[in-house]
Amino acid sequence: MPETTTRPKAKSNALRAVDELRGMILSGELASGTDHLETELAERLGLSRTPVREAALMLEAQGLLEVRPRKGVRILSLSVTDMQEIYEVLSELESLAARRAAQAGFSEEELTELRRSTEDMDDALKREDREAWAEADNRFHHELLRLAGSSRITAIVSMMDDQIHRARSMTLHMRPLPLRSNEDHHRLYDAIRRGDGDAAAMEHHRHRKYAGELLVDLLKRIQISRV
Amino acid sequence: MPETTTRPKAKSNALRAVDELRGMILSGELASGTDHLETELAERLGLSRTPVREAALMLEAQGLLEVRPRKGVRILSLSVTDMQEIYEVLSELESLAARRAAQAGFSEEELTELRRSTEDMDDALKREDREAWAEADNRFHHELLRLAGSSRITAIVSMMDDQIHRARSMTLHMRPLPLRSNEDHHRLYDAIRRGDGDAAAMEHHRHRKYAGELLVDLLKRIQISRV
DNA sequence: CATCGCAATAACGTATACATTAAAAAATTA
DNA sequence: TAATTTTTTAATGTATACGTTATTGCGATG
Repeated sequence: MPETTTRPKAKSNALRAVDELRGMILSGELASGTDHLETELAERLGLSRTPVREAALMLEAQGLLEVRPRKGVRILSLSVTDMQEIYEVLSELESLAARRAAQAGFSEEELTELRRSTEDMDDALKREDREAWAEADNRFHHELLRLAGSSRITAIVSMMDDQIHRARSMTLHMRPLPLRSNEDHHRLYDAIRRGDGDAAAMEHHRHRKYAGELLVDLLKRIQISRV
Repeated sequence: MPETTTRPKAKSNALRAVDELRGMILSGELASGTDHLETELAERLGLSRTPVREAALMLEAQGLLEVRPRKGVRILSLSVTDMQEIYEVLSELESLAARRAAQAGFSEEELTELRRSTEDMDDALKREDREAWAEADNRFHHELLRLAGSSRITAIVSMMDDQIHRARSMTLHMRPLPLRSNEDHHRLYDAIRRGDGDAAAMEHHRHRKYAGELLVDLLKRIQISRV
């Protein structure tokens, strides 16, 4: 059952507007910090204000934009401090997810997708194909969440992933090749396979902490205070 | 500057509807599991469907209800598993908050409110006044979040607090007197005062873990599978 | 008697109209 | 000229109207 990233009922225009606007924000087509009147967005999407307004409310709840009474919706930009906050939360919740996945005691077979994505990351690394690496990395983290089986963790992490999406893709080509990251994933996979929750949580926590510090340093260095 | 629990701009009817509906859900006036047509709620609040619809969307994002296309909004009920998930996340994020508060190195004076609320809890405990105890306990946890200074943590924790509000108030009089809880708060306060982040995080984690297990046990025992 | 199909109902999703009101522009005055 | 008041503008928040469509009940048919 294929599914975008949201809900099965891809029906109403309001939900379509959510997807479209979300895509425009993540791609940078709607730049962070910019303001957009409801009327403008409605025209752009070929809809009336009503569904656009509803979409804006949902995206506001997801932290991608802010509805400001006479100024239109403002696409939110994140300061370095915001990034740090987000990475802190991500570290905690994803390592909780790792612990849960480990404690669930999955068989090797059930961990196939997790293993495959680590292998794909290795391959991509050899070819120095950063896009492919990022894609496999995403798959790994998504699969980890799925295995953890906590809808709360999944929801919160997805939200925050969206928020830092732009910062990550902006810096993808500036970062050193993620050698260490791949090692991390291997160790994490091992911990989960042998059912060691503490180790899994610790590995992942370190992993995210390091990645977060790297990203924050990079953002500071390249003088992009807000993305 | 008094403020309810949400935003300063207590202006629009849609936001007022959010507050009203939220109150009705938390108080049980809108029972969990029940369905309510948009028209019904609009009439009840003396508004048109538009602001009520918007309010419903916001509350859906907060996880208090679910908008179901022809069945009206359904007030969500939480299973025991849901509770466990929520307490897990709460444990992680609040102990992160405790760590941050400790590491921020606040002076005794800045910790006044935190200390006062622990004292109030002690007083209430002596009088066996559970309502007063719960109120002071709330103050303590709110203050902890404020001191942590992370808008993300605050937002997520508040959301989840709302979700389990009913379960907590239902069981308030069934739980043993929270002797241990008060000790926990004292130890947590001490850890924060001396700036020991690790200890603060650990204390709080244990505190929430224990409270969560107690609540879940109680809910199981009294056969209330969904609240 | 059961099942299927169809019509009636009503709830929703969306468009649109309108009153309100903040913000911007213009005009007046010191 | 600068400051202040008035006027104008326009974006919002809300109500309402309407078309669409899921659902329900009834009747027809086997």
